Amino acid sequence: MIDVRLLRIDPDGVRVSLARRYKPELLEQLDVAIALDVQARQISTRRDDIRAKVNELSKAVGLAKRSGDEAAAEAAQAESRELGAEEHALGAQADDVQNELREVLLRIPNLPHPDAPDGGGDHENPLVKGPIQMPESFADHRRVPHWETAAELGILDSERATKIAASMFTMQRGAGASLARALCQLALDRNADVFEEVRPPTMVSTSTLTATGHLPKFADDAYAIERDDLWMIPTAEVPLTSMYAGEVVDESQLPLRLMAYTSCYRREAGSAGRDTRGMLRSHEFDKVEILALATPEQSPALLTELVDRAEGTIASLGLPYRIIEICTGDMGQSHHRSFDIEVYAPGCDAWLEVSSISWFADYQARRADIRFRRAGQKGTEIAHTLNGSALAVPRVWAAIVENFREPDGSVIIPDVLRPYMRGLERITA
RNA sequence: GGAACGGUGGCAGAGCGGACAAAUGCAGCCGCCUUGAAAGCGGCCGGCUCGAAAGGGCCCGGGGGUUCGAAUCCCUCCCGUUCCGCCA
Repeated sequence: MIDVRLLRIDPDGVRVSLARRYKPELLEQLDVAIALDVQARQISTRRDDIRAKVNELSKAVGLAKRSGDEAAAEAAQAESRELGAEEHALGAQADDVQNELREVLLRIPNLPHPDAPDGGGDHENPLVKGPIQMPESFADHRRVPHWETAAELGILDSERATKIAASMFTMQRGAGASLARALCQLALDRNADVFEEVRPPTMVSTSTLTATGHLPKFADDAYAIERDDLWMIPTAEVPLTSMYAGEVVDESQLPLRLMAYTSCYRREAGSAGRDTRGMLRSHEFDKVEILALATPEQSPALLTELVDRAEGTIASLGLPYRIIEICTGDMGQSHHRSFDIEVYAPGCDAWLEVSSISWFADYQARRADIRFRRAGQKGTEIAHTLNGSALAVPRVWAAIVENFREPDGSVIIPDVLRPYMRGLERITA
């Protein structure tokens, strides 16, 4: 959520900033929010005045009764009773307007960082690094889609996954399953030096899914367990961000670095029929997420740190990759600034997004009510959150199968993964 | 799922219709003492919100109600602990 106070202090600044997202309807919503805020304050000021009077009268009743002046007490009671009705009505009105304002505010996206590149869509995302480890050319034996190679090697069984669950679910078998797990262990081990490993719930409450910005606007993208009022997480970002919801942490504890290996569940509501083959898009996949809770001052360096961490893992696998920055028109709702790491998959001839690293400023923390206290200072401040995928399994899995395919159809396992795969060097049929 | 007891400030914990933003202790901050520290002593010490300020309002798990007045009484939901049941 953006800060309502910003709407009052600098509405034009907010307008200009939001305009960079290239969604004209946002500016209309903004005007609605500003109007509601004015209205809400007017009503609650009036209600507060009446309440003050009621409080005063109530005190007078107490005093009068104690001094035995029944007549005065009754007069004050009568007056207070009348005011009470008015206060009640105004209170209800104020609540309504405030709820309405909150509903609108929850759907207004974050303001882009001034340095975030301007652009109307993903075609305008600038390249900031790479390609790295990109060969001059790819031999024909590497131009085979991973689902074909995987079928020959018997390491992917999408038919049975569909039978067991539904379409767009995948199942890895044998060395394919080991490879998926090895990738997670690699990512965890590479970040365990400073990130605390967490095994969070993968089903969360409505308020938890709201804190990260996934609700209310993107309810269709998440799996709901309506009977128990729970949601399946689309990413470990969701539970990790809310770990400190409603808490005030000490500045000395920041930055807090957390990581988690979880399954992620996505309905992929808008993508039916897209990427139905192989491992490019799936309703359930594994991912290692890294996340930081920080002060505003710490945030920029942490953003770089998270990008470096994600990049380092991809580089260690020897995959060709590049880094792009997400432009204002393509950024997610909660994002303040955002980078993607893409791996090249020669078989599909596509750049696959394998990691997304984002800085949310105080947008999520305000929703989650995560604050910190500066040493020796009064009051609290909203914290900053940042997170990124340390490694998302399916697309990296696919990229490995395509990039490291040998002429004989086998797949070479990257060195760094072998210790996690019982020393396996090559997947053969 | 059933029963009992609970949910109060950063933490612990009193209060159970009016003078309560809330005792007390711990932690924290400032000062005195001290070569320095500890102990001791004195003082300060919750959050949110409206307002230029003065000042006002809200917050004792959430919501609703009773009352002139609710942390305190009633209803309801949520969460926790213990016991029983069930279960990996």
